[in-house]
Amino acid sequence: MKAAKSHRKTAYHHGNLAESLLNAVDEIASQFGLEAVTLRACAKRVGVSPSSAFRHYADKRALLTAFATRALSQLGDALADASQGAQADNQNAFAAVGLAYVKFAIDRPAFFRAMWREETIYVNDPDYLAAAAKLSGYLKGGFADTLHDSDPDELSPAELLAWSSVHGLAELFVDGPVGRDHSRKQKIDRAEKMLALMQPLLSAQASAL
Amino acid sequence: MKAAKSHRKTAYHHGNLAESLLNAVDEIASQFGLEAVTLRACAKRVGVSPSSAFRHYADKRALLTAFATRALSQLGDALADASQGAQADNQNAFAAVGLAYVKFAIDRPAFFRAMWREETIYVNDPDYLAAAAKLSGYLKGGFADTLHDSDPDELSPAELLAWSSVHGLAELFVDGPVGRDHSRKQKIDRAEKMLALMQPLLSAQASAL
DNA sequence: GCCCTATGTAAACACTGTTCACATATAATA
DNA sequence: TATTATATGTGAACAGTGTTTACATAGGGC
Repeated sequence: MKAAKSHRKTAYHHGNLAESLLNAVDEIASQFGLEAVTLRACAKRVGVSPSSAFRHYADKRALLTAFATRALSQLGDALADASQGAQADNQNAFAAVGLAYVKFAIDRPAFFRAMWREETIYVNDPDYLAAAAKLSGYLKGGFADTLHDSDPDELSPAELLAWSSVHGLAELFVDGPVGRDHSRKQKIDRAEKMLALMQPLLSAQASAL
Repeated sequence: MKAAKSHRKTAYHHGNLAESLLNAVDEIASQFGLEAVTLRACAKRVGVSPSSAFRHYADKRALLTAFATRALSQLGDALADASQGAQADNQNAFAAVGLAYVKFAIDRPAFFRAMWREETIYVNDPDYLAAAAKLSGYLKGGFADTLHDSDPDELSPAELLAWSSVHGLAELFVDGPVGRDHSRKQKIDRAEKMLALMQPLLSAQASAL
């Protein structure tokens, strides 16, 4: 007897294990880090047998891929919000988007790591690819004025510089030696300074088009 | 009977297991990726029992830390070479160093990943920290004219931008959606264009000091 | 009512990191 | 040289991992 697990969709055996497992990954990764995410731990947390996970995901890797996809789209949402919030001029929009990117990495390091781990996810999964393209579009939208999906390989040098610098700073904060004993505020401050420094370069490039 | 394992230092039982194990990590990571690196596989490759590894490394994590440290210093060497190779003016030096950084990531992705994985290494290991500081110094040397160790937290905004952008591009190539089916040449070309774009900004900043 | 398919389970498999009591080779000492 | 002490390697065991397989069961369609 599972006795109404407080899931609106009482439905089938569990309800929707697929998503519940994703939530379990979410929670475990948040609390104990990505390395602590284990199929059995996820199953136990959901209250289900380990083997049941394989009805919904071919692999642990497939589960992590789904999680990475979800994380990508969460980051995408954050960027979209930031972009809308600073809908004034394009320059501010880029700074806001870049800052949101770094903030996401600082606040949810396990998610940020999960997104970009080619060895532990299926990078050719269509959903994952779509989410990545969408993210690329958001980034482009940060300092251009389009907001559609975008092939990451069609970014201009300036766009690539923008993404690289923001992504690189995020990585250096999360897994690198930069700002290891800095407060959140201090990190954000450094990010803002770096972004400000790049600003003129990007707007110059934009107007040159 | 081990019968002269062709190790100059015939010495003790094995010779020097500690370093041989590092070489094993090196080979396995190069061939099959970082996720394939397993203590038992390393031991087997060296021709030794799994438990013997623990005489030299407290942990698998300690072994990976040593490997990351080695990788860091290899990257440092590559940057130093690049910097010396283009000893002309500072601007070229930065482009050369940045390009060497990206090339290293492209050519030895498993090494590059191993260096920056906070969850699987002991980031407070003194040797690891020293190697990171040395690397930071090399990067600084790329477009300043000093070449000493440097606390990563004392980089100026311009220096941080330089490192972030180069590091970010490397990460996007290695684990990100950028240039996934590009040739090495194409990737290097994109890197050069990005670096060129950043050049004026950095030299302006340098002369402003 | 019956079947069929989707979903969950228990038991087993090979593999992982790690420990521990034990063996042995070298270095130090007498 | 003989003896001890220490550094190094071993084999067997442990719990934990991802994964498979044969089996159970719940629900929808007939």
